[in-house]
Amino acid sequence: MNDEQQPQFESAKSEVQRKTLDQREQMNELMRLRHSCAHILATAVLRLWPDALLDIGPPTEEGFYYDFELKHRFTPDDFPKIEEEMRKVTKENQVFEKSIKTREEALAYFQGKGQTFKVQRLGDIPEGEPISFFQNGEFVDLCAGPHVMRTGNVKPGGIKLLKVASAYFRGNEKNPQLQRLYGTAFKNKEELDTWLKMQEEARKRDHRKIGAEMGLFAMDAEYVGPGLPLWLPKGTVLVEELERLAKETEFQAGYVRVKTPHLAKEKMYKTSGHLPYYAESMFPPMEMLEEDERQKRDDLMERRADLIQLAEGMGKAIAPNPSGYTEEQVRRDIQKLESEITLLGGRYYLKAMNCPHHHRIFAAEPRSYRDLPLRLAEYGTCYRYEQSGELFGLMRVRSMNMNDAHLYCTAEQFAEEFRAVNDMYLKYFKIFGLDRYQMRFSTHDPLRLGQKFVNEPELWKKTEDMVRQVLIESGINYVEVANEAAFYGPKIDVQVWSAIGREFTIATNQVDFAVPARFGLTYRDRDNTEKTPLCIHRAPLGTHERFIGFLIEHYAGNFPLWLAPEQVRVLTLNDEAPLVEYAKSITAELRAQFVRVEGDWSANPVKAKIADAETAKVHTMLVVGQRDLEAGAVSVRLHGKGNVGAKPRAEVIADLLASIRERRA
RNA sequence: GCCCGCGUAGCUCAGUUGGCAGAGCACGUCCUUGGUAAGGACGAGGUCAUCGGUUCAAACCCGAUCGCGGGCUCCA
Repeated sequence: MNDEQQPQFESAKSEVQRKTLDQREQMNELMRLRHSCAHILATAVLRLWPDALLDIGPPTEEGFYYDFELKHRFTPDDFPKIEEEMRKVTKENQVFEKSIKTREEALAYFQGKGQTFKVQRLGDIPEGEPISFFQNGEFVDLCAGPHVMRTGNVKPGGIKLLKVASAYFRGNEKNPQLQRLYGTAFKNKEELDTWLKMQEEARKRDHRKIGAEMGLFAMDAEYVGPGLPLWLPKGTVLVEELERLAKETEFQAGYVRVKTPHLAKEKMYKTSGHLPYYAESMFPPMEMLEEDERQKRDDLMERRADLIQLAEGMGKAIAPNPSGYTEEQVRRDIQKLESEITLLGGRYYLKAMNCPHHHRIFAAEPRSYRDLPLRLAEYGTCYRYEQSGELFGLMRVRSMNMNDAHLYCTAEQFAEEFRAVNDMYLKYFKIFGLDRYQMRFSTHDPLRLGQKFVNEPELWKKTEDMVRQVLIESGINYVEVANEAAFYGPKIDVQVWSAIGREFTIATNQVDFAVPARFGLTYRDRDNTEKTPLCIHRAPLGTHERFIGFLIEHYAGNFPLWLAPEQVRVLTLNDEAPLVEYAKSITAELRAQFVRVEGDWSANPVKAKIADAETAKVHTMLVVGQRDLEAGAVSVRLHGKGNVGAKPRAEVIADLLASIRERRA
């Protein structure tokens, strides 16, 4: 999964697409409000710091921002001052007035003000599109709108500045960094307060915080390394329960499991095409050769490179080669050199994806159409050298366990297989109570075949049509995005929303009709010819790291019984022998049924023991005292829900086992 | 990788102008025998991220490095 290559000819990183005029028309009320707030922010900043240079200020999902270049470094201490100035602007109730200028007028205006970023932005506006300006009070901005009518439409209590950060001009790391002021705005103070509360809740649910509190995972940057999480015993329970779920689900869907090493030789990633384009994201290779052998290999590599160049020249040359060295001979010599290099071996890479290993498993035995579809599944551990600034708790790490599988199938089988994969996603969503999700269907751009996308126009069309049809027939909520496919085929990114409404990209599902061919994978078809299979890469649970990070927030650490690290704790009222014996027998019975149960029969007050268990987010507490002992009962208390009363011991145990077995929410 | 901010006990954080290293929680020992969210006493726990500099004296000032956080870029 996600072994997407960096596109070969994509040098400039694209920034957020300019909105079309149609899209602007459709901007809703809240977006207009926020966009207007960006202008109000710029108005206020210019009043306080007249020498600020402006870039742009769009609305966002969460609010709005404006980018500035300014000697003064904004800090949160500036916020009250800026907010007050913004409130003044709203009270002045300035009209947002639109005007059209010619390109020359606009250019002269910004050059006159020394607003160099604006001058560059002017160049982004396509010829023929009107160059519109909006003015409120003394502030004039290049802007396509739309806005609210007057600054007074923005309620002063509904605005809040949130943070200051830095951002590259046009999102390109080669450009200067600007100071970005983030803010948000709502119709009124009540809506703002609701949103702020939600943010507060999200902070409380931060998986790094809960992960540390519950003892799920630890980061040890000093000894292990940044981005390399250690799973503690309680977190490992989550890992293994998810693995069990995936293994059962995949077994039922006809997958077979494989296991592959964590590294492979350089040749593997040359063949797959990941080197050199993906090399930056991989850990540097392990060099196995001694000094003299290394020299020998480098010489061979150099000779090979020369020959490749020669061969390319011969391919194009019109005149015959005077030396009599034919292209065929050159190619044979290149192959000879390559096998010598391979023989020397030398470099190993930690795997950044599992597909090449799975491809070699496909290649390990002769395959017939009768063997297809072949569904190879593995919880594969991959390593990616993510840039240090990208690391983020469990959400972005350098070592990861993927719920990976590769499905090899014929073109005829493709739609059915793809549908089954989608059904599996839906099944998982149900188990985890994810009622809000969306699939992003990324397709190719015919204009960039042979560049960003492999040059197989018919296969693109065919697979995209099949994928689209499956999505429509399954009634799945999806959006289609052009020009974002992987280089080897269309893909689907799965976005889910947590219980508190935060969006996560959790998984991808990709079609691959290119890489199997690079590995020379074939099967013998009914008509006795060799054919290349299609491959579906899929990982419905993504990586353990990210998925568990998501679940921690989704459940706020209050996992359903089947997932809970500590499912049950038996608490005694005192430490007298008969009571402790009773509690121990309950614990032993549950443990025999593989329930994760602990006992607390210390002499501490029961209130304190309950507080301990609640803090540890134990799912079910069984409190036993003399009364329960005599009745053969237990008093059940559920985490966060309180005492639910005494019930017969056998009934309680049966309920627990059923809830776990059925993976109840 | 880049910009900005931050590194004090396992955790959350105090620490005045540079002048003896602190609290709560957690942990250990002892006491407490109690019915649904916190009983008490005592104890242990530190190279103030690391390295270097300034100073009679550095947690505090300066520099570098490492790490973490907020963003950008990238992405499962």
